[in-house]
Amino acid sequence: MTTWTVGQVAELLDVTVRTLHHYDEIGLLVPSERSRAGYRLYTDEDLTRLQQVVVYRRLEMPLDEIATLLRGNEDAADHLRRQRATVMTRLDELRELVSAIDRALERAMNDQPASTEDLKDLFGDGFTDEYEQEAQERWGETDAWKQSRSRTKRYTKADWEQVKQEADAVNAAFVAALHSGAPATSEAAMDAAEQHRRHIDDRFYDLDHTFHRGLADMYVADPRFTKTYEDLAPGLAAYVRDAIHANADRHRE
Amino acid sequence: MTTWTVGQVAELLDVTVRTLHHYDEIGLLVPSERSRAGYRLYTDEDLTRLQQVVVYRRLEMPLDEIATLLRGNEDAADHLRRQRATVMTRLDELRELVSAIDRALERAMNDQPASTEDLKDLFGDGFTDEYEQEAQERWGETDAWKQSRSRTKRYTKADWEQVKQEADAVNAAFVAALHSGAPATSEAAMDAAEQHRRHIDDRFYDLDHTFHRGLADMYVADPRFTKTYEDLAPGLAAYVRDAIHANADRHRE
DNA sequence: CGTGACGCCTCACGCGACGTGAGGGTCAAG
DNA sequence: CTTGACCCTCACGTCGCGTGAGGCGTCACG
Repeated sequence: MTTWTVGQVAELLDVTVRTLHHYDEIGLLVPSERSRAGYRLYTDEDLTRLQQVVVYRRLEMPLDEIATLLRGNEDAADHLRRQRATVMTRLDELRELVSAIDRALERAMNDQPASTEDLKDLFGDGFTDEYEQEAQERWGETDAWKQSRSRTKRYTKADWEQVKQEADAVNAAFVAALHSGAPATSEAAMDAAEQHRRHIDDRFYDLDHTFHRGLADMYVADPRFTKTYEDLAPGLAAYVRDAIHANADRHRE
Repeated sequence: MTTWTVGQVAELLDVTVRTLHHYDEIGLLVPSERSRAGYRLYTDEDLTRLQQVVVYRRLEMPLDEIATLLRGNEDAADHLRRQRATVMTRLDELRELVSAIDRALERAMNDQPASTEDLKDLFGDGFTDEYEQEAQERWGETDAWKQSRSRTKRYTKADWEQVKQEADAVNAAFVAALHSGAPATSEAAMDAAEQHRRHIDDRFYDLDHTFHRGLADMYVADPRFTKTYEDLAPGLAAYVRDAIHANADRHRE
């Protein structure tokens, strides 16, 4: 099979048939062939072009702009590089948004009413606007949301402050150990690890050294967790993981 | 000054006047006051509500859904937490996109033409009509199985490591809940159950809470599955089943 | 007191990127 | 030769506003 019909292409690249019709109508992606019955037939080249369109669309680029870009004489790699850069920018914007939300949350926890200044500072300007796409079902059903809700619900504002302070202290201990040049197997690092374990054990759920190892590995494997540590200090995620393993080792026997 | 006009609000929160008119028209944000000349006057409370709307809009939520959410009895902090969780999910998706682009780039650099397979792997949600024998007896022709096949097919060894680690984390959560003495109906246990469901849902096949119940019952009924849980901790199989049912209950409403 | 300039008001049509039928031809399998 | 899945072309609907048009309100300046 060397060409594909609308339905096949649609499923392959996860777009609707109507979308393909639309792209044909506006000349953004006109299939190279038609069967005698008038069926649209897409070739390999058409698919490659469509793939570029799909990625650009995910990044919220208007169709006419995409058309202009694709009319240029850039090759596939050029487009991929551009797309990559765009995604990175968007990632930064989203991280900005997260920290704005965090600041707002902190304020809400302390029961301070939102002042006009705050609103402007937090959500007014600074963002180039428009981020998302898709993901309708995920709304309100995300695990992250549910867990965050059920866990934090039990805490009062004061508790939250306390927990946050403890967490900061633990992180500070890790950072201090790292910056002192001490290896992850040093006493200081292992002590920080033990502090970390007890913090979670006290505040959230029973956590023995074995499970602590699992958690440590996750800090490195899950980019979401990795990020929070890497933001504190480069190399911290791996350092924390190693320290936790070292600490678990010394607590064996 | 205790109230603001459209223009002031618009500049403060970086929206257009027309947008405020629109929100008024559809009843999403009706200003609490009007001057005798008919000018819209926004109060502090109006601004707080608008700020929530603005953030939800940045996350591409449709206006009617935002309205539903804001009609609920959640407070500002609840909304902020939900928004945070959503942004995090979105961040994950974008990171996925980056790595997909990277893989495509790597291939393009090596001058290998993009095959249909690649396109599907990288940017589509592919489908497969493969069938297996030994599992077919167990699962028959269920959609779940087909999805599992097509989803797991794309995993590399590294991916599998990751999946395995996730599974371990879920099991550890169950064990932790059990050993803490918390009942299967506790939040900790239910959260573990939800984690379990999400893990399967993400990695293998779509799994709603109803089907999750069926799976839970099988864990107890089928000695093969019972064994894997009982090996981790005595009584765990039944505990897991009860936790899953409790979790499904709370998600029914 | 008059006069702009500017901000506010209410219609009301336009637009981008499709969604969603209606009405009808095509094609492989049984 | 029927059946059902898939394809076609209109063509109107939707969502979240953008963009004037035409007119009133308010305030500083002359």
